[in-house]
Amino acid sequence: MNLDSQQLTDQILVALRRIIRATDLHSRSLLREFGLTGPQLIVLREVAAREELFCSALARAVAVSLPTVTGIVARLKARGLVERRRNTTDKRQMLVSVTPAGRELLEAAPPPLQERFTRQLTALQEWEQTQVLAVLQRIVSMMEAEALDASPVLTTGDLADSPSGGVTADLESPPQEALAQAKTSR
Amino acid sequence: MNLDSQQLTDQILVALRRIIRATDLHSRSLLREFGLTGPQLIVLREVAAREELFCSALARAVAVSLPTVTGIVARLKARGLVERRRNTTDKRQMLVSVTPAGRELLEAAPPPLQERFTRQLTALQEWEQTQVLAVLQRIVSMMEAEALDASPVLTTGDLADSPSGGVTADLESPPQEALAQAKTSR
DNA sequence: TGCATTTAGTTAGTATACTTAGTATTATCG
DNA sequence: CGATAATACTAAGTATACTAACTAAATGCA
Repeated sequence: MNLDSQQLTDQILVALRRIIRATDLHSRSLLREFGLTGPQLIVLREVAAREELFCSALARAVAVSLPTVTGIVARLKARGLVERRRNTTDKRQMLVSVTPAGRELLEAAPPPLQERFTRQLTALQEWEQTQVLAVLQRIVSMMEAEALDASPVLTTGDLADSPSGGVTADLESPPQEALAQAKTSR
Repeated sequence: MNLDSQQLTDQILVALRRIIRATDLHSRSLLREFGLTGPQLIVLREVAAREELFCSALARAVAVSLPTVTGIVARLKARGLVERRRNTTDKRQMLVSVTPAGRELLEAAPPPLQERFTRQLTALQEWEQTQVLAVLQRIVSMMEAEALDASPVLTTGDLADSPSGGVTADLESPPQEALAQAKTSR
Protein backbone atom coordinates (compact mmCIF):
# COMPACT_ATOMS: atom_id res chain seq x y z
CA MET A 1 0.00 0.00 0.00
CA ASN A 2 2.59 2.60 -0.96
CA LEU A 3 1.74 5.60 -3.03
CA ASP A 4 2.85 5.86 -6.64
CA SER A 5 4.24 9.15 -7.88
CA GLN A 6 0.98 10.11 -9.55
CA GLN A 7 -0.90 9.87 -6.30
CA LEU A 8 1.84 11.65 -4.43
CA THR A 9 1.96 14.64 -6.73
CA ASP A 10 -1.81 14.78 -6.95
CA GLN A 11 -2.14 14.88 -3.21
CA ILE A 12 0.61 17.43 -2.86
CA LEU A 13 -1.08 19.52 -5.51
CA VAL A 14 -4.32 19.41 -3.57
CA ALA A 15 -2.58 20.24 -0.30
CA LEU A 16 -0.84 23.20 -1.88
CA ARG A 17 -4.04 24.51 -3.39
CA ARG A 18 -5.75 24.29 -0.04
CA ILE A 19 -2.91 26.07 1.68
CA ILE A 20 -3.04 28.83 -0.91
CA ARG A 21 -6.77 29.07 -0.53
CA ALA A 22 -6.64 29.11 3.25
CA THR A 23 -4.09 31.90 3.04
CA ASP A 24 -6.34 33.86 0.74
CA LEU A 25 -9.39 33.35 2.91
CA HIS A 26 -7.46 34.43 5.95
CA SER A 27 -6.33 37.53 4.11
CA ARG A 28 -9.95 38.45 3.50
CA SER A 29 -10.93 37.83 7.09
CA LEU A 30 -8.08 40.13 8.10
CA LEU A 31 -9.50 42.78 5.81
CA ARG A 32 -12.96 42.32 7.22
CA GLU A 33 -11.98 42.36 10.88
CA PHE A 34 -8.91 44.51 10.88
CA GLY A 35 -9.00 46.61 7.74
CA LEU A 36 -5.86 45.40 6.00
CA THR A 37 -5.37 42.39 3.76
CA GLY A 38 -2.58 39.92 4.41
CA PRO A 39 -0.18 41.31 1.84
CA GLN A 40 -0.91 44.86 2.98
CA LEU A 41 -0.14 43.88 6.55
CA ILE A 42 3.04 42.12 5.54
CA VAL A 43 4.19 45.10 3.53
CA LEU A 44 3.37 47.51 6.33
CA ARG A 45 5.26 45.38 8.82
CA GLU A 46 8.27 45.27 6.56
CA VAL A 47 8.21 49.03 6.05
CA ALA A 48 7.91 49.62 9.78
CA ALA A 49 10.74 47.22 10.51
CA ARG A 50 13.13 49.39 8.55
CA GLU A 51 13.49 53.12 8.62
CA GLU A 52 12.83 53.79 5.02
CA LEU A 53 13.31 51.59 2.01
CA PHE A 54 13.04 51.51 -1.74
CA CYS A 55 10.15 49.89 -3.54
CA SER A 56 12.47 47.39 -5.13
CA ALA A 57 13.89 46.36 -1.76
CA LEU A 58 10.37 46.07 -0.46
CA ALA A 59 9.33 43.89 -3.36
CA ARG A 60 12.28 41.60 -2.72
CA ALA A 61 11.61 41.47 0.99
CA VAL A 62 8.01 40.38 0.66
CA ALA A 63 8.54 38.23 -2.43
CA VAL A 64 6.31 39.99 -4.91
CA SER A 65 6.97 41.84 -8.13
CA LEU A 66 7.55 45.55 -8.31
CA PRO A 67 4.19 46.38 -9.90
CA THR A 68 2.48 44.49 -7.12
CA VAL A 69 4.10 46.51 -4.35
CA THR A 70 3.32 49.65 -6.28
CA GLY A 71 -0.36 48.81 -5.96
CA ILE A 72 -0.18 47.76 -2.34
CA VAL A 73 1.83 50.81 -1.32
CA ALA A 74 -0.65 52.99 -3.19
CA ARG A 75 -3.50 51.54 -1.14
CA LEU A 76 -1.55 51.92 2.10
CA LYS A 77 -0.75 55.49 1.20
CA ALA A 78 -4.39 56.21 0.39
CA ARG A 79 -5.15 55.06 3.94
CA GLY A 80 -2.45 57.34 5.33
CA LEU A 81 -0.41 54.45 6.70
CA VAL A 82 2.76 55.03 4.70
CA GLU A 83 4.47 57.93 3.02
CA ARG A 84 6.41 58.05 -0.19
CA ARG A 85 9.11 60.45 -1.20
CA ARG A 86 11.65 60.54 -3.95
CA ASN A 87 15.22 59.84 -3.13
CA THR A 88 17.13 63.11 -3.48
CA THR A 89 20.35 61.54 -4.66
CA ASP A 90 18.71 59.25 -7.20
CA LYS A 91 15.37 60.62 -8.29
CA ARG A 92 14.22 57.39 -9.87
CA GLN A 93 13.90 55.77 -6.51
CA MET A 94 10.91 56.06 -4.21
CA LEU A 95 11.48 55.83 -0.47
CA VAL A 96 8.63 54.34 1.51
CA SER A 97 8.25 54.94 5.23
CA VAL A 98 5.59 54.30 7.82
CA THR A 99 3.49 57.12 9.24
CA PRO A 100 2.59 57.46 12.94
CA ALA A 101 -0.89 56.27 12.04
CA GLY A 102 0.58 53.22 10.37
CA ARG A 103 2.78 52.46 13.33
CA GLU A 104 -0.13 52.84 15.67
CA LEU A 105 -2.24 50.48 13.59
CA LEU A 106 0.53 47.93 13.68
CA GLU A 107 0.51 47.96 17.47
CA ALA A 108 -2.96 46.48 17.44
CA ALA A 109 -2.39 44.28 14.42
CA PRO A 110 -3.06 40.56 14.52
CA PRO A 111 -0.34 38.16 13.37
CA PRO A 112 -0.24 37.83 9.58
CA LEU A 113 -0.78 34.08 9.76
CA GLN A 114 -3.90 32.49 11.16
CA GLU A 115 -3.83 32.86 14.92
CA ARG A 116 -4.84 29.30 15.49
CA PHE A 117 -2.20 28.14 13.08
CA THR A 118 0.39 30.23 14.90
CA ARG A 119 -0.70 28.88 18.26
CA GLN A 120 -0.67 25.28 17.18
CA LEU A 121 2.65 25.75 15.52
CA THR A 122 4.35 27.17 18.57
CA ALA A 123 2.81 24.42 20.65
CA LEU A 124 4.71 21.81 18.67
CA GLN A 125 7.88 20.17 19.85
CA GLU A 126 10.90 22.05 18.70
CA TRP A 127 12.05 19.29 16.41
CA GLU A 128 8.63 19.31 14.81
CA GLN A 129 8.76 23.04 14.22
CA THR A 130 12.15 22.62 12.65
CA GLN A 131 10.80 19.83 10.50
CA VAL A 132 7.85 21.87 9.28
CA LEU A 133 10.09 24.77 8.38
CA ALA A 134 12.65 22.48 6.78
CA VAL A 135 10.07 20.81 4.57
CA LEU A 136 8.66 24.15 3.49
CA GLN A 137 12.07 25.53 2.68
CA ARG A 138 12.88 22.40 0.81
CA ILE A 139 9.76 22.80 -1.28
CA VAL A 140 10.69 26.41 -1.91
CA SER A 141 14.11 25.39 -3.14
CA MET A 142 12.70 22.70 -5.39
CA MET A 143 10.12 25.05 -6.85
CA GLU A 144 12.27 28.09 -7.33
CA ALA A 145 15.05 26.14 -8.96
CA GLU A 146 12.82 25.96 -12.02
CA ALA A 147 12.47 29.70 -12.47
CA LEU A 148 16.18 30.44 -12.38
CA ASP A 149 16.78 29.61 -16.02
CA ALA A 150 13.77 31.47 -17.31
CA SER A 151 13.82 34.77 -15.43
CA PRO A 152 17.26 35.94 -14.39
CA VAL A 153 15.83 39.11 -12.88
CA LEU A 154 14.30 39.52 -9.45
CA THR A 155 14.54 35.97 -8.23
CA THR A 156 13.79 37.34 -4.78
CA GLY A 157 17.06 36.82 -3.03
CA ASP A 158 17.67 38.00 0.51
CA LEU A 159 14.32 37.95 2.20
CA ALA A 160 13.45 39.24 5.63
CA ASP A 161 16.80 40.21 7.00
CA SER A 162 16.14 38.49 10.30
CA PRO A 163 19.31 38.08 12.33
CA SER A 164 19.30 34.31 12.15
CA GLY A 165 19.10 33.60 8.48
CA GLY A 166 17.98 30.09 7.67
CA VAL A 167 17.56 27.29 10.12
CA THR A 168 19.67 24.25 9.60
CA ALA A 169 17.33 21.42 8.91
CA ASP A 170 17.38 17.83 10.01
CA LEU A 171 16.95 16.51 6.51
CA GLU A 172 19.45 15.35 4.01
CA SER A 173 20.18 17.72 1.12
CA PRO A 174 20.23 21.20 2.61
CA PRO A 175 17.24 23.36 1.68
CA GLN A 176 19.34 26.49 1.37
CA GLU A 177 20.57 25.72 -2.14
CA ALA A 178 18.10 27.78 -4.07
CA LEU A 179 18.32 30.70 -1.71
CA ALA A 180 22.05 30.84 -2.14
CA GLN A 181 21.67 30.53 -5.89
CA ALA A 182 19.05 33.22 -5.97
CA LYS A 183 21.37 35.49 -4.06
CA THR A 184 24.22 35.07 -6.47
CA SER A 185 22.05 35.62 -9.51
CA ARG A 186 21.42 39.29 -8.88
CA MET B 1 20.68 28.92 19.22
CA ASN B 2 17.07 27.85 19.00
CA LEU B 3 14.47 29.86 17.19
CA ASP B 4 11.84 31.80 19.08
CA SER B 5 8.27 31.68 17.89
CA GLN B 6 8.51 35.06 16.22
CA GLN B 7 11.35 33.92 14.04
CA LEU B 8 9.68 30.63 13.32
CA THR B 9 6.41 32.14 12.13
CA ASP B 10 8.24 34.81 10.19
CA GLN B 11 10.27 32.26 8.34
CA ILE B 12 7.27 30.07 7.71
CA LEU B 13 5.42 33.09 6.44
CA VAL B 14 8.22 33.82 4.01
CA ALA B 15 8.42 30.21 2.89
CA LEU B 16 4.67 30.10 2.27
CA ARG B 17 4.74 33.35 0.33
CA ARG B 18 7.52 32.03 -1.84
CA ILE B 19 5.70 28.78 -2.47
CA ILE B 20 2.59 30.70 -3.46
CA ARG B 21 4.61 32.92 -5.70
CA ALA B 22 6.48 30.04 -7.31
CA THR B 23 3.14 28.40 -8.00
CA ASP B 24 1.85 31.57 -9.62
CA LEU B 25 4.96 32.01 -11.72
CA HIS B 26 4.76 28.43 -12.86
CA SER B 27 1.15 28.96 -13.79
CA ARG B 28 2.19 31.80 -16.05
CA SER B 29 4.95 29.80 -17.64
CA LEU B 30 2.40 27.08 -18.34
CA LEU B 31 0.23 29.67 -20.04
CA ARG B 32 3.14 30.94 -22.08
CA GLU B 33 4.45 27.57 -23.16
CA PHE B 34 1.35 25.45 -23.21
CA GLY B 35 -1.62 27.79 -23.46
CA LEU B 36 -3.38 27.02 -20.21
CA THR B 37 -2.79 28.44 -16.74
CA GLY B 38 -2.31 26.16 -13.76
CA PRO B 39 -5.86 26.42 -12.46
CA GLN B 40 -7.25 25.95 -15.97
CA LEU B 41 -5.17 22.82 -16.38
CA ILE B 42 -6.24 21.49 -13.02
CA VAL B 43 -9.88 22.12 -13.78
CA LEU B 44 -9.61 20.54 -17.20
CA ARG B 45 -7.93 17.48 -15.73
CA GLU B 46 -10.64 17.14 -13.15
CA VAL B 47 -13.38 17.45 -15.74
CA ALA B 48 -11.69 14.87 -17.93
CA ALA B 49 -11.24 12.49 -15.02
CA ARG B 50 -14.99 12.29 -14.59
CA GLU B 51 -17.63 11.91 -17.20
CA GLU B 52 -19.57 15.01 -16.50
CA LEU B 53 -19.92 16.96 -13.31
CA PHE B 54 -21.64 19.94 -11.76
CA CYS B 55 -19.94 23.26 -11.25
CA SER B 56 -20.32 22.95 -7.52
CA ALA B 57 -18.67 19.52 -7.47
CA LEU B 58 -15.91 20.92 -9.63
CA ALA B 59 -15.37 23.83 -7.28
CA ARG B 60 -15.11 21.46 -4.35
CA ALA B 61 -12.76 19.15 -6.20
CA VAL B 62 -10.25 21.84 -7.08
CA ALA B 63 -10.68 23.82 -3.86
CA VAL B 64 -11.95 27.12 -5.21
CA SER B 65 -15.20 28.98 -4.87
CA LEU B 66 -18.06 28.59 -7.27
CA PRO B 67 -17.64 32.00 -8.90
CA THR B 68 -14.02 31.18 -9.57
CA VAL B 69 -14.77 27.96 -11.43
CA THR B 70 -17.45 29.77 -13.36
CA GLY B 71 -14.80 32.08 -14.73
CA ILE B 72 -12.30 29.32 -15.42
CA VAL B 73 -14.90 27.14 -17.12
CA ALA B 74 -15.98 30.12 -19.19
CA ARG B 75 -12.42 30.57 -20.44
CA LEU B 76 -12.04 26.85 -21.16
CA LYS B 77 -15.33 26.88 -23.01
CA ALA B 78 -14.26 29.89 -25.06
CA ARG B 79 -11.27 27.80 -26.13
CA GLY B 80 -13.52 24.91 -27.05
CA LEU B 81 -11.99 22.59 -24.45
CA VAL B 82 -15.11 21.94 -22.40
CA GLU B 83 -18.83 21.99 -22.96
CA ARG B 84 -21.60 23.06 -20.67
CA ARG B 85 -25.17 21.95 -20.67
CA ARG B 86 -28.02 22.29 -18.26
CA ASN B 87 -29.05 19.30 -16.28
CA THR B 88 -32.43 18.19 -17.60
CA THR B 89 -33.73 16.90 -14.30
CA ASP B 90 -32.66 19.95 -12.30
CA LYS B 91 -32.34 22.96 -14.52
CA ARG B 92 -30.40 24.98 -12.00
CA GLN B 93 -27.40 22.78 -12.45
CA MET B 94 -24.80 23.06 -15.16
CA LEU B 95 -23.01 19.93 -16.32
CA VAL B 96 -19.47 20.40 -17.52
CA SER B 97 -17.76 17.88 -19.76
CA VAL B 98 -14.57 17.74 -21.77
CA THR B 99 -14.60 18.02 -25.55
CA PRO B 100 -12.45 15.87 -27.84
CA ALA B 101 -10.22 18.88 -28.35
CA GLY B 102 -9.85 19.24 -24.61
CA ARG B 103 -9.00 15.59 -24.20
CA GLU B 104 -6.48 15.78 -26.99
CA LEU B 105 -4.84 18.80 -25.41
CA LEU B 106 -4.58 16.95 -22.14
CA GLU B 107 -2.66 14.16 -23.79
CA ALA B 108 0.19 16.54 -24.46
CA ALA B 109 -0.19 18.48 -21.23
CA PRO B 110 2.71 18.95 -18.85
CA PRO B 111 2.24 18.05 -15.19
CA PRO B 112 0.46 20.81 -13.26
CA LEU B 113 3.36 21.13 -10.82
CA GLN B 114 6.82 22.25 -11.81
CA GLU B 115 8.48 19.42 -13.69
CA ARG B 116 11.70 19.78 -11.78
CA PHE B 117 9.78 19.80 -8.54
CA THR B 118 7.94 16.66 -9.58
CA ARG B 119 11.17 14.95 -10.58
CA GLN B 120 13.00 15.85 -7.41
CA LEU B 121 10.04 14.83 -5.36
CA THR B 122 9.75 11.38 -6.86
CA ALA B 123 13.49 10.94 -6.49
CA LEU B 124 13.19 11.25 -2.73
CA GLN B 125 13.17 8.32 -0.38
CA GLU B 126 9.71 7.09 0.26
CA TRP B 127 9.76 8.12 3.89
CA GLU B 128 10.76 11.60 2.79
CA GLN B 129 7.88 11.81 0.34
CA THR B 130 5.54 10.74 3.07
CA GLN B 131 7.03 13.35 5.36
CA VAL B 132 6.62 16.14 2.84
CA LEU B 133 3.03 15.22 2.23
CA ALA B 134 2.36 14.78 5.93
CA VAL B 135 3.73 18.21 6.80
CA LEU B 136 1.68 19.83 4.05
CA GLN B 137 -1.49 18.09 5.13
CA ARG B 138 -0.79 19.03 8.68
CA ILE B 139 -0.46 22.67 7.70
CA VAL B 140 -3.70 22.40 5.76
CA SER B 141 -5.49 21.03 8.79
CA MET B 142 -4.10 23.73 11.06
CA MET B 143 -5.02 26.48 8.62
CA GLU B 144 -8.46 25.30 7.67
CA ALA B 145 -9.47 24.75 11.27
CA GLU B 146 -9.67 28.51 11.56
CA ALA B 147 -12.19 28.99 8.80
CA LEU B 148 -14.67 26.43 10.07
CA ASP B 149 -16.32 28.77 12.56
CA ALA B 150 -16.59 31.68 10.17
CA SER B 151 -17.89 30.18 6.93
CA PRO B 152 -20.06 27.12 7.37
CA VAL B 153 -20.66 26.88 3.65
CA LEU B 154 -18.39 25.25 1.09
CA THR B 155 -15.51 24.32 3.31
CA THR B 156 -14.28 22.19 0.44
CA GLY B 157 -14.73 18.73 1.81
CA ASP B 158 -14.06 15.63 -0.23
CA LEU B 159 -11.38 16.58 -2.68
CA ALA B 160 -10.07 14.56 -5.59
CA ASP B 161 -11.81 11.27 -5.24
CA SER B 162 -8.62 9.32 -5.71
CA PRO B 163 -8.98 5.69 -4.67
CA SER B 164 -6.50 5.96 -1.83
CA GLY B 165 -7.75 8.86 0.17
CA GLY B 166 -5.19 10.27 2.56
CA VAL B 167 -1.83 8.83 3.36
CA THR B 168 -1.17 7.92 6.92
CA ALA B 169 1.61 10.11 8.13
CA ASP B 170 4.55 9.36 10.34
CA LEU B 171 3.87 12.29 12.61
CA GLU B 172 2.01 12.49 15.82
CA SER B 173 -1.45 14.05 15.69
CA PRO B 174 -3.02 12.84 12.46
CA PRO B 175 -3.38 15.51 9.77
CA GLN B 176 -6.77 14.23 8.67
CA GLU B 177 -8.68 15.96 11.45
CA ALA B 178 -9.72 19.03 9.55
CA LEU B 179 -10.64 17.09 6.46
CA ALA B 180 -12.98 14.94 8.45
CA GLN B 181 -14.43 17.97 10.14
CA ALA B 182 -14.86 19.75 6.85
CA LYS B 183 -16.70 16.74 5.54
CA THR B 184 -19.16 16.67 8.37
CA SER B 185 -19.90 20.36 8.14
CA ARG B 186 -21.77 20.19 4.87
C1' DT C 1 29.27 66.04 -24.77
C1' DG C 2 25.98 62.79 -26.72
C1' DC C 3 23.72 58.77 -27.41
C1' DA C 4 22.86 53.87 -25.97
C1' DT C 5 22.01 51.09 -22.15
C1' DT C 6 20.58 50.08 -17.75
C1' DT C 7 17.79 50.87 -13.70
C1' DA C 8 13.53 52.28 -10.87
C1' DG C 9 8.89 52.77 -11.00
C1' DT C 10 4.37 53.20 -12.99
C1' DT C 11 0.61 51.98 -16.23
C1' DA C 12 -2.20 48.75 -18.92
C1' DG C 13 -4.00 44.40 -19.50
C1' DT C 14 -5.15 39.73 -17.97
C1' DA C 15 -6.13 35.82 -14.74
C1' DT C 16 -7.24 34.12 -10.13
C1' DA C 17 -10.11 34.41 -6.46
C1' DC C 18 -12.77 36.11 -3.13
C1' DT C 19 -17.47 38.37 -1.16
C1' DT C 20 -21.94 40.13 -1.81
C1' DA C 21 -25.92 40.47 -4.36
C1' DG C 22 -28.80 38.88 -7.78
C1' DT C 23 -31.73 35.29 -10.84
C1' DA C 24 -33.78 31.08 -11.85
C1' DT C 25 -35.29 26.78 -10.36
C1' DT C 26 -36.58 23.38 -7.05
C1' DA C 27 -38.19 21.92 -2.56
C1' DT C 28 -40.98 22.57 1.59
C1' DC C 29 -44.69 23.45 4.32
C1' DG C 30 -48.93 25.49 5.82
C1' DC D 1 -51.75 24.87 -4.20
C1' DG D 2 -49.29 28.96 -3.27
C1' DA D 3 -45.90 31.54 -0.47
C1' DT D 4 -41.44 30.90 1.45
C1' DA D 5 -37.02 28.83 1.83
C1' DA D 6 -33.19 26.60 -0.10
C1' DT D 7 -30.13 25.55 -3.98
C1' DA D 8 -27.16 26.34 -8.18
C1' DC D 9 -25.25 29.36 -10.61
C1' DT D 10 -24.04 34.16 -12.54
C1' DA D 11 -22.81 39.19 -12.17
C1' DA D 12 -20.49 43.04 -10.00
C1' DG D 13 -16.88 44.80 -7.41
C1' DT D 14 -12.25 44.54 -5.28
C1' DA D 15 -7.47 42.85 -4.24
C1' DT D 16 -3.44 40.31 -5.51
C1' DA D 17 -0.15 39.40 -8.82
C1' DC D 18 1.89 38.70 -12.89
C1' DT D 19 4.01 40.32 -17.84
C1' DA D 20 4.79 43.76 -21.24
C1' DA D 21 5.20 48.30 -22.37
C1' DC D 22 6.26 52.80 -20.94
C1' DT D 23 8.60 57.09 -18.58
C1' DA D 24 12.20 59.15 -16.23
C1' DA D 25 16.67 59.21 -14.49
C1' DA D 26 21.38 57.67 -14.13
C1' DT D 27 25.41 55.44 -16.08
C1' DG D 28 28.78 54.18 -19.61
C1' DC D 29 31.41 54.79 -23.31
C1' DA D 30 32.98 56.76 -27.63
